[in-house]
Amino acid sequence: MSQITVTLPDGSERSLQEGSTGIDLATEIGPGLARAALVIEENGEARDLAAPLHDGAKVRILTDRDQDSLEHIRHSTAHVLAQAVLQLFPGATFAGGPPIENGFYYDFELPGGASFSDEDLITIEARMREIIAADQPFERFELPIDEARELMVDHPYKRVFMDLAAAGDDSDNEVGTGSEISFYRNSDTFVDMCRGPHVPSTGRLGHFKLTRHGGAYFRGSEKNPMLQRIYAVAFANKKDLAAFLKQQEEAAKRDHRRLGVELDLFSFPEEIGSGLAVFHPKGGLIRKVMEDYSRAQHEAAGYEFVYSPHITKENLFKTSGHLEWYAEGMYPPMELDREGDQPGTAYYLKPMNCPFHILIYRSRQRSYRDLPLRLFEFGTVYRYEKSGVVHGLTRARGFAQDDAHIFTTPEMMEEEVSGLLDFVLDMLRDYGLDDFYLELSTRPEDKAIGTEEEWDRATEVLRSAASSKDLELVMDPGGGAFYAPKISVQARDAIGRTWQMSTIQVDLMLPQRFDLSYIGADGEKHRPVMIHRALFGSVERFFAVLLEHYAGAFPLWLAPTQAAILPVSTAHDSYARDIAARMRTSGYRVEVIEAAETLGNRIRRAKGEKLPYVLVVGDDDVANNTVGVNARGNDVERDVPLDDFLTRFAQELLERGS
RNA sequence: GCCCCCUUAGCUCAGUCGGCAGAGCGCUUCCAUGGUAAGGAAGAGGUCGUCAGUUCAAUUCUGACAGGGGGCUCCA
Repeated sequence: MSQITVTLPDGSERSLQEGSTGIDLATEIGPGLARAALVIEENGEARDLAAPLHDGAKVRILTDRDQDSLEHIRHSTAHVLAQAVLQLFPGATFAGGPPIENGFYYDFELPGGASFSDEDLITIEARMREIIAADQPFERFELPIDEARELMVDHPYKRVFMDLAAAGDDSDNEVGTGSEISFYRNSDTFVDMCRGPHVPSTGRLGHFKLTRHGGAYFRGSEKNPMLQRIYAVAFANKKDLAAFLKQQEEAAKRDHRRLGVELDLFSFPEEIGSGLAVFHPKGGLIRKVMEDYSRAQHEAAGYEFVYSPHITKENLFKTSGHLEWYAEGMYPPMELDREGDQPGTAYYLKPMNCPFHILIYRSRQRSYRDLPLRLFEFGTVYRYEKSGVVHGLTRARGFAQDDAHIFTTPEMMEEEVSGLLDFVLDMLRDYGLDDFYLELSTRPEDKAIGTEEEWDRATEVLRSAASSKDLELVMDPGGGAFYAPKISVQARDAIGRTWQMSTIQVDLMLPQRFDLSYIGADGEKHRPVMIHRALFGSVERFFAVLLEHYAGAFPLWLAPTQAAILPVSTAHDSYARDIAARMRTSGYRVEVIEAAETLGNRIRRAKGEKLPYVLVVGDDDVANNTVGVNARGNDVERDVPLDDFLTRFAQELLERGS
């Protein structure tokens, strides 16, 4: 019998009998590896351990220690989920179940249009553990498509995947595009169509948890039937699973909706309506500091401040194209001045500020000497978000954008965009975010005005500016607005989640629709380019991101109350009030919590509010003009001279540090 | 908008297999004047999200609506 040779990752070669498999190779290298092996990579492509190896292949055996094994562990666990559901719910059918970040999901359709309950997840998970305990092997086999259709006769969604694959569309990643359809058999009763590979047997799995269930459209389209999806997380070992669950708990504690209530920052009164927030004094103070700093920075960067109304006659949004392309995101119109049968005038709440700023531009003849003209406004916009998507401050129906529109010549636009990106990133860093990547969103296929050529030109400007920064650039095909492509800045927060923050759009369309012009050095009329940009994105969303990023413990410059002064007893009240008065004259935000309760209790409450500084003053302090300093996250210091503390306080404010 | 779930005191949550409700925290008052994360006592506070229906009787069962949560789609 002839031999084959394979190359291991360290460059060494192994000779094996022809027909040898990954598991044969692992066994030959060592029994420990054979026990730990999950899948094998052959020339970079993952395959089953039971598959025969090819001569000359570069191979790599993946164990549970390899990050690359995770998707196979997750994908294999998804099959166990499918098996459990099909067994527990007779008549159920299944669609797709891919691995995703941290886990996997699987889509089902239950008989009679039923859905899963929370209790079902417990039952299903228990059955999954039985399947895992049974250590069923994953056995691959392949069938021609007509036999495959026969095998999946009860599972119409699987047949849709086959048809798509047969037509060359494997966007769902369910089956390969070869002439045969591959399957995996787990027991006499369960077979799933799948491209594989899988771990050798179900006994290799087990560190998973079913997390949620919910509806999901088949293949992600609203036009398709809604299936029932179960989500799960899965890891290679117990420790990773526990760490992930712990991190979820931490994220839940930071949830801005929860902190908003606990810290008395904002609320969503039912009386006002879904997605419409009010900011309470403490939240309002934070927001004001955020906005004040933003204004100061914009002023320094050459922006001018404008204001515009919340509503407008419909014509403005007809000209801009919003009514044609964005109407479903807008509140319905209100009709004014109706007389008898004569229709009145329709007014709309604005979903964007750009048309208003355009009118400011157009209010007079512009010269190239005026450009770039940078108009800035904290403009409140209203968008009629679908009821299912409203989510705290991050997805509201009314919110303020720190919106600016820069009108510039085509020649200057590239430089303007590049400078803008620096401005944006610097400012985000000032607010405490420093881990970014960029995303470039291109022309939406069937929801865009203008020609492809113009889009290409605008997109190229963004691309070149983005790639000149030393940041990762991710493509988002078709994700642009109807009038322009955009760069968005994605920021990672303190616990690694990413948020879409700033957006920058290069717009060649609206200047045309509004027939904007400027007089060039040649005395002729030219068309300006418009750059739309919002740095916070929405003030509300940015507020929420900072709140979660800092877990409510805002840095000194943003904290609504910067220090609480606690007299040990009533005898020290006036000393405490004197310090407070002195600090207030410097503009510091200070409160005195008098000795109506025990000191321990007052400290506890101040700590609960996550105040940066708690100052305790007693007999010694009154005698020596000192304070006891209990700084957030630090040990208690006694007998700190007041002037020293104030110097330190001022310094920390200046550094805007956290 | 679609699928599922939830809504009881300011907050977090018990509870009533249909007979008009409880706790902890918070709040108010009194006592305690306490040097770094809960001192004690008393008190106030709820037509059980809203509107219908079934019933002798609904906070409890049914439906609609509103608000919220988790998904899908969409998005700043």
